[in-house]
Amino acid sequence: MTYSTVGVTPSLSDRLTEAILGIIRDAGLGPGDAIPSARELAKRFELTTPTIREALRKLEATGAVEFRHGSGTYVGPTINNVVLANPHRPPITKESVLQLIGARLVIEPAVAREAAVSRQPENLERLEAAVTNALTPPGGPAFALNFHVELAAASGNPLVEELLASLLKVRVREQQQIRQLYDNRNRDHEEHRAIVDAVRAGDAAAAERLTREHLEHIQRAIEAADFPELP
Amino acid sequence: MTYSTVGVTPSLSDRLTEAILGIIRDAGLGPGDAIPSARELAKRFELTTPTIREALRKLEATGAVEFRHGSGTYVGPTINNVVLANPHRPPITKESVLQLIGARLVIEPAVAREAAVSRQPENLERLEAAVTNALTPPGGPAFALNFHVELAAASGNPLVEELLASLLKVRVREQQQIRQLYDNRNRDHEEHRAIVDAVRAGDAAAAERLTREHLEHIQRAIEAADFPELP
DNA sequence: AAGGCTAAGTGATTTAGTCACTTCGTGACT
DNA sequence: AGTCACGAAGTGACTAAATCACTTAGCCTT
Repeated sequence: MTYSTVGVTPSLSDRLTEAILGIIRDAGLGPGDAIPSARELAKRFELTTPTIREALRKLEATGAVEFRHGSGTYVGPTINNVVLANPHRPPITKESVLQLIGARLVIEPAVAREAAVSRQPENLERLEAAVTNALTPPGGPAFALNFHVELAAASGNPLVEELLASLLKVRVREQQQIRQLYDNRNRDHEEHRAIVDAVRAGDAAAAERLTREHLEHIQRAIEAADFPELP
Repeated sequence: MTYSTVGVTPSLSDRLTEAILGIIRDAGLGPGDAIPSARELAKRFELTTPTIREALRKLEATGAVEFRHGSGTYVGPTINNVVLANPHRPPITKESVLQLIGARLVIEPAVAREAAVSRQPENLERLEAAVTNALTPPGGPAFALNFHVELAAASGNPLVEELLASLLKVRVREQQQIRQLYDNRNRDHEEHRAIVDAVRAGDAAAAERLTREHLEHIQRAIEAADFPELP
């Protein structure tokens, strides 16, 4: 048996999450907007607050809502996501990091190719911004990662972007560590630069090849590095 | 501002989910195993059951645990996942389904190529089983989808498999509907067959091309179909 | 006008208890 | 001996009514 919950009446909690999402959508709320308070929802559904809170916690786990103590509950950033980074990720091992790079090696070259084919002006601009900002990160150390997400965005398919963003998000801490072990920002930047140029030129084959090589460089650096444990 | 929870002390609920996951991992529990009861956990953490339940609900939302009323709480199937299908997915539109196919068109050909390169005997066997079982599905209508997941598994990278499985899982209902509108099982099967043969032969280029064409066929069928709303 | 203080609103958690469901063993019946 | 009904124990599901902690905004003081 795979799932015991097949054809079974969904739990109250399940129905409640759906109902709350219904309220959000019917009211046309987007990320950042406030939703009714737990007490208000409790009244509306004729339930008690702990029950409401359970449902809200489920929504919180997937980023659909966000609690702000003393302030209220708000629509989260990933409410419209199709796929998510697991917030309860297993501990990090060298193997898991290599697995991540392996997956990216399968997917990202094809994504770069698609970006070179698509070549939408707006996306190219964002890509350009990502590659130039990389050397002077304004938003912290994780900002440089955005290049790869922007590359995915440049494919023109939001779902592909979402997929890459999720893939990179789960391993932010590893990526930061990789960056410490293998801090070759100049080469990184050069390679990013070359990829962007290929995309701009619409040279799909080059974009694909350069992305593959770029990831292979990172892969080799990780394989060579000894990997201390994280806290 | 993107996240208000940066550098802030994580909430009790957050720490609790981590602690519970710690218990699961320390005890070496896997999917299907029972975890301590909510009352037991409440005693252990010196908290009350609603608080514990909130944490468990968060874990439930990501498939890390599963409630079974009257029986207990068990480790869920996706506890070790890196990336997840959003259980609170937005409503379906024709556009969203086309977006999904678009993303698959970017990714899956590259995955098929990788499978043809990897060619591990065990994976080939599972792939074979998936393609032969497709015509006589023993596990319901969604079973035929497994071909594409198995193809991803054949790439040799579990994360790639996870990614594809998540991608297909969010749209199970759409896929079922597609299957109703475009029930061309014979052609489907033939095309699957051809892809498997290419993978078996180690012909990466053919595997890639055939997978792309297969998805393009589906894409065209969806574009042509008018898309009724779901309940 | 500026700044500190208070009060209302909200989330966070507690406490105590009831109801519903599952499991499994006991014991009666066949 | 085998089978079935039953019931007790354990568990999740939910209620009820509070209290504590935090944020915000408006008022009041200066």
